[in-house]
Amino acid sequence: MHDERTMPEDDGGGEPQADRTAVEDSLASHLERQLEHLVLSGELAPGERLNEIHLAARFGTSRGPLREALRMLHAKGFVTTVRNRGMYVRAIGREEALEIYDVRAAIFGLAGRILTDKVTDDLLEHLYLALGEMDTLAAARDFDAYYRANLGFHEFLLTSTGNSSLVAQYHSLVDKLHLCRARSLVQAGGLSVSNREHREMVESLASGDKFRAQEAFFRHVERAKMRFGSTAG
Amino acid sequence: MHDERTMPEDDGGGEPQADRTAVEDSLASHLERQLEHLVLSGELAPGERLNEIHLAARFGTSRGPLREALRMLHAKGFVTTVRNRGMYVRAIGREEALEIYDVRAAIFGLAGRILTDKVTDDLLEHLYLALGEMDTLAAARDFDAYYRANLGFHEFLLTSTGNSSLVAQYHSLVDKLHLCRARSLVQAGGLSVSNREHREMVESLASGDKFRAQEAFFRHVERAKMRFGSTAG
DNA sequence: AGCATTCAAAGTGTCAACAGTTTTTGTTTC
DNA sequence: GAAACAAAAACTGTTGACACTTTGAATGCT
Repeated sequence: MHDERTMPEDDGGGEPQADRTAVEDSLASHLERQLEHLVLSGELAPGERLNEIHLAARFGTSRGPLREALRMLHAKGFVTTVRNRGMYVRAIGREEALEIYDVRAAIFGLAGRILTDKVTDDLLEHLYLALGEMDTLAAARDFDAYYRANLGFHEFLLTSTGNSSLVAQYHSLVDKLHLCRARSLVQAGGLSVSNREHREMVESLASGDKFRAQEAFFRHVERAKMRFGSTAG
Repeated sequence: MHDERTMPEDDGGGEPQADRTAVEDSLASHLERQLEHLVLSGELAPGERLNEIHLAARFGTSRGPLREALRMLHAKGFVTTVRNRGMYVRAIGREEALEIYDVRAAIFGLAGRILTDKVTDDLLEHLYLALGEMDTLAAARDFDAYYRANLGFHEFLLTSTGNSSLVAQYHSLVDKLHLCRARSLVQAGGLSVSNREHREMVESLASGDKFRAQEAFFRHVERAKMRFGSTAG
């Protein structure tokens, strides 16, 4: 019964246990990641009730570690708790989503501000290259590839700040926005529009004006907020 | 044995169970608050090992709820975990503290930016009143009262934005800074200095220039960061 | 039929015990 | 005396069981 953890019974097409080859991590942490993925992917929808017994059975564990995992998600703000009634996937409303967009904008703006003092030729070259690629993808209407490139572009900017707290906070906020039922896949809407904003961001970095950069980065997120607000209004 | 929760045995001068008259909350949540308080007050020092058995005995509960509480603190970033070895109070280093100051500055700057569009006569009057009080307290060298007034001043500014996500994020960051061993009680250092910065913040709000306000708020935290960095360097 | 009541089923909250790992202690050997 | 090894103590990881609460359905009454 213990060995089921490394080699769980596959009871006729079940899909628990993603890639648990290395048992370096505690079961609770593993479950947390699994659940977080299910929540963020929408497989567990916002507002949905989280039944401990069912989930424990689904992952082939007991309720103890599962509850610990749920507590972690609770602390992260992904689920809400009602005493003696259970936990529910957090459902973020329109107003709160707009609030989060603002905080995210501020943090992204900080990224721009920090980057201004860290700009190198290599960095700029990398960024201009990425802009070119994204233009190409946008022209080819390859939404999926553009989406990935866009993600990588932002990720590169964030990590280049060297501020890991900033990166973590930013990701946390982006994740929270996934808990909004009425979230719009905004990328499909403004494609080359978005890339024009990207270019303005890079150019403001190149200019060396940290206020301009901060504002460009800030507004990039604010415009995403407005696109969200108009579609989900 | 269940009743020990509402009426725990006081085994000769122990000090568990703060104010658990209303059992509205789950034991785990209650423990989390207790532990968080112990951590932030420094009674459980950064780096200290957290023994589940001892802690459970101290609070008069079993390890289950205690572990859930610790998991919440883990998710919040207050403790670190080493598999099969236990959990430790997170110890934040100088570099990470400086990073956090930057993020905090960005969020506080956002508060200033938002407030600019929400300024009313009542709000300004309240702020100028608070400035006057703090000047008085600073002149009287009443550090303790100034500290409290300062806290209330910032709290009022934050909540006046109406953005509860912003407030939550800000508090989370302030709390994390308490996990830095070498944190300086910076308030004692610059007293009227600090209040001069406060006045600049309020005046920038009154001016209606949101960029100026954002920058004033931002720099207020950045200067706190610099005071921290110079004393803890 | 409609509404209140009762009772069982389902689910969460908590605990005590067991399994496996890490740390400490005690002993032996050189 | 110091290093290597072995046994045990301490602790974490996980589980199954029990207590209490909520939910929902069946029953009885008007």
